[in-house]
Amino acid sequence: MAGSGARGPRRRATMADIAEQLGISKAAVSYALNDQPGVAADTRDRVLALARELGWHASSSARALSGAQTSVVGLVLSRPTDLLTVETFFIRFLAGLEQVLSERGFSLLLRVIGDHPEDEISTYERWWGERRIDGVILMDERVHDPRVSALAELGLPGVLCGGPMPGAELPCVWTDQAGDAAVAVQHLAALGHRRIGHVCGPPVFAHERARRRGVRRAGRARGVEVTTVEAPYTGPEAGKVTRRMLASESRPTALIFGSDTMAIAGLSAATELGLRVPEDLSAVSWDDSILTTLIQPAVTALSRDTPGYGGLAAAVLIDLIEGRNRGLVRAPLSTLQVRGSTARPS
Amino acid sequence: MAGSGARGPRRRATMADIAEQLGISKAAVSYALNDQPGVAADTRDRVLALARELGWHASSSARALSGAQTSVVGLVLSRPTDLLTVETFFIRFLAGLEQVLSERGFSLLLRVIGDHPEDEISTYERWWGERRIDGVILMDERVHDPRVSALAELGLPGVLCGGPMPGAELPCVWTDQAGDAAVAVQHLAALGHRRIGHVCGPPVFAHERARRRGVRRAGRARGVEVTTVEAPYTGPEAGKVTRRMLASESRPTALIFGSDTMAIAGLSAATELGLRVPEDLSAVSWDDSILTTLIQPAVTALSRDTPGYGGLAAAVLIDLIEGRNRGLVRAPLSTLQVRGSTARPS
DNA sequence: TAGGTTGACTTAACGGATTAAGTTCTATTC
DNA sequence: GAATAGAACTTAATCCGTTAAGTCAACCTA
Repeated sequence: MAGSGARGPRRRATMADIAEQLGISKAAVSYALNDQPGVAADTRDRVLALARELGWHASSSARALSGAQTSVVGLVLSRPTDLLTVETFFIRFLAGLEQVLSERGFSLLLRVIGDHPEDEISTYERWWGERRIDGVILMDERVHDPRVSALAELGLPGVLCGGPMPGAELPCVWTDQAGDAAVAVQHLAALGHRRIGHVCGPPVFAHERARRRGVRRAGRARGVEVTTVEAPYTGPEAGKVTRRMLASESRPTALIFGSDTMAIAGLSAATELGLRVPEDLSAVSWDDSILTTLIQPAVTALSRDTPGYGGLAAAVLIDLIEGRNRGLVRAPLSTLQVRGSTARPS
Repeated sequence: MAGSGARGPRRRATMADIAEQLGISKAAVSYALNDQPGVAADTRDRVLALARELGWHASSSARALSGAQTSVVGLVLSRPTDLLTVETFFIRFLAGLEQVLSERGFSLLLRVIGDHPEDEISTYERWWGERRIDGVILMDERVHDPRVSALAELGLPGVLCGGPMPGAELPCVWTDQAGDAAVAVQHLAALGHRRIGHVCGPPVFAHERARRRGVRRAGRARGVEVTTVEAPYTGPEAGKVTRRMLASESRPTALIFGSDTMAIAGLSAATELGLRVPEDLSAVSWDDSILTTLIQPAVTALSRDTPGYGGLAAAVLIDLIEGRNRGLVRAPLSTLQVRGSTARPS
């Protein structure tokens, strides 16, 4: 499996080597290797055989230099590193993304920038300027997101995970946050909850705003009182906010958490306050992962095929790179995984 | 911040553009941009100013083609995707790795291959053949790891996270598993535990074997009886194995888990069996993350500055690429974070 | 049999940066 | 005033694959 033959490890073969060894021209070798007309069948076979024997691969630099695309897609993760730590969302997204990329012959260039979101745009500028990438995926849409116009100015193809962007030329993979909100609120309302708390992530993120609006609207539609609090995605902060919310006079009987990590931290805080889950407090997590099933009780969660979401983003980007702008694409729907953390209020 | 000026978004500037606009040769521009002698100071300044104005970046392809390195490092993650999901280790490792890479002007090319570990070597072959990368980082050392000889055969620089590799030419970032084992066992022994269970990850991984040996040896040295069981890294499997171990006649009073995820699943299983933690069962996790502090009680864990580990691997690799083989490098030591999950047996 | 077509190639230019090897011109030195 | 050194450039080759344009022989047709 691990490379055959005892060829020297030093110099990597080039097309010129193949051409010389077979006594033909570089061009003929190129035609043969790219399955283009202009070479006889047996010549083609001899070229292919020798190329295989020499372990030849086309230099991506030379290819890119003569006009071809690089077949590389860029991704910048720009949350503080201690959040990446917990947000298993990213790695699931990444896994799905990568699968589609590799299926379609693309590679992923990754940058993790901790606490300097302004580096994101300059990273794009550099990568694009250096002809390292063919396109990028924008995660974590912000409210007035400067990245959209930056891409337009650079002429750099990209997909936005978020949107919709009315009148923008870049395709969006859009998630129906309001629909998800309705499902979660409906579940709790049907169990008999009348006061729901929403522990929401930072409102700089467009999806958090959409979720907040969605939860409020869904609550209004079902006669449920909704209280929203915002917290950074970190566990300790989510715990603190939850504690405060549960200490209030008219405390909610159910909480919706913005992520699996927040849910776990929040439930931990609730337990410390002596509340039993689900008897005294129901909880829903807005993101599912194996985490939610690891703790006791397992957490009811909106589950969204995150790898599929990443894969879809990759597919939309590759289509764009290849000239097909798919516009607004809807991400796979979430489904509610009902588990032990939700029950009727006592 | 987001790109200034109203320059056209289409064509990206080249050195030839700069040369033409200033009426000098490409070579002079190159010398100016690379801070090499051969140009007057004011010419250099004008070149630099124009380059900045045009948003010029050196084409990485052209650079690489004329012999320079690509300044890209490759990493293949080859665990089943559902494991990546939980293993927050990877993303912390990645974050640290990336920080050092970007500080030193390198980028990361990432591939996630789910369940086909044999693709890893062929990915290296392709990346190296295509001149996309300067080196790779090998994670998850296996027992007779075919990747080591594959790299040697290709002449592809790489660091091994693991080792030591006696007589091998590739540098290793080595973790003292036996030392860590001794710390964990010592902690439990000092609390009075005499029967310890070790829920170990799959023994195809070299580090799991080293840990198993380390725990056994440390137990023997302190008169502690050690039982080892192996499980895949998945939560459900770890739970199952834990349950079986705790059901036995002479059940251990303390468990050491191979990862944070396994620890959480295991503790969940113990709670289901009616065991209280830490009164009836103490638990130590061999990997720390925010996860271990999110649950109740928080889990005592061997904590190892995973981002620092990733960063070290990156530094050793870049040094190798630049011609300095650092040989066997010791990874930062783990420290035991004592939390609520360990106490003296009742 | 001249003229045209096709197949199987070869030649040469190109892309963008690097760099060895010139070429000018100015300044210094004896 | 001639020789020499050095600064400030330019020229041209190189890296490797792609591709438009050209060559040459064989085969086909009216």
